Amino acid sequence: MQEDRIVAHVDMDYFYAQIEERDDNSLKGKPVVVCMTSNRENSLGAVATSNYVARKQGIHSGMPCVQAKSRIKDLVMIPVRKDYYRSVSDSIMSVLEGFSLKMEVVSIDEAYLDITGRTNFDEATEYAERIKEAVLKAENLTCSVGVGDNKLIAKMASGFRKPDGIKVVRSGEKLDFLGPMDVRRLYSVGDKTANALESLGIKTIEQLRGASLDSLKGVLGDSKAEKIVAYSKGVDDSPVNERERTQIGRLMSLKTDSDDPEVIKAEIPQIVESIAGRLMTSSKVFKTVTVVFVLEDLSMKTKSHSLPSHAKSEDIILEEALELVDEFVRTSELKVRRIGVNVSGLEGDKGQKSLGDWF
DNA sequence: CGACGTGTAAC
DNA sequence: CCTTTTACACGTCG
Repeated sequence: MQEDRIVAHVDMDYFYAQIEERDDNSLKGKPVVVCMTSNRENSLGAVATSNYVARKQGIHSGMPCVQAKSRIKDLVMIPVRKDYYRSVSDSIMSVLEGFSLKMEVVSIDEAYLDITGRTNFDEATEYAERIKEAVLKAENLTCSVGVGDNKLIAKMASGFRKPDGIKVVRSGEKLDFLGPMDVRRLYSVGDKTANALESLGIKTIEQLRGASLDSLKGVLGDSKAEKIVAYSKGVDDSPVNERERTQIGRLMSLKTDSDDPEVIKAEIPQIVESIAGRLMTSSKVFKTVTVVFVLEDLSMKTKSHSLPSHAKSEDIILEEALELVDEFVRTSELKVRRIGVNVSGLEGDKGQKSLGDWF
């Protein structure tokens, strides 16, 4: 069994809620949820993260805050402070950089570290311990660390002993580690895929491993089928890579559902402003502008337009977005619930003038 | 092939 | 009927 790579996955424990707990001792031991608040009239928004006290009482991410509150009488609800969490995250990521030259930041609270050459499987637990100590020392927050010979195993391992845990899975242990798990826990298996698998009588990862590839392809498509079968065997050759953003977007709820183009367009300038700001700080140029509509039935529609060449100006995003809203509203039957804008086809701004910059 | 639109998944 | 943001695969059209 080849243990030619060693990859660690570091996952912060209940990140937002843990930060709030850390900053306010009176929260310890109480059920806490951090809420994303929409600007809607009749909504308290949804749960972004909950601490483990709340989770034990059935609270989970995405749950409407009203529902969470009705379930737990003394629930502490805290509004998200995304910018603050981002700064904490930046600090943690710079700590992690000290443990690997090849790091992939997956999200605000998660990163892969290629630690090949930095440690070996016999000492991996101690190495993970050192990572956890460094994070604790720097930010007084706990995380969970998984180690394996690829990203998939590292990811599955970090989730195994959460919170505040370490799990090292050696190459020879991969199959036994994954086998008994519910397929739903396999990375890249969500609701739809799990239901499709269930229709084939597949419940565990071991069963997925033994299933006929052809029948899987029939239900999931070639690419997805091949991918999850490889995963079920613990196979994942994808490298740990720094990621570059390829799109930047923002979506927001309207105060009330509307089919009035002027009401919808009124939200666009501030959305575009925030995108342009992020585009600027990351010094990127874009090729395509997309407007996203979530309709009253919660279905999602998009309208996009690609420019003849890359651009970076806020005015172009605004102009394109407004035009796309008009186009959409002309043909839509349903009211709009949420509106968003997205720029994609991002590339580093090398500073050369592109035609669009002057308009 | 590039552009456009949808679906799925993870956070 | 519940939020936000990003990635990626895939189908279709010209």
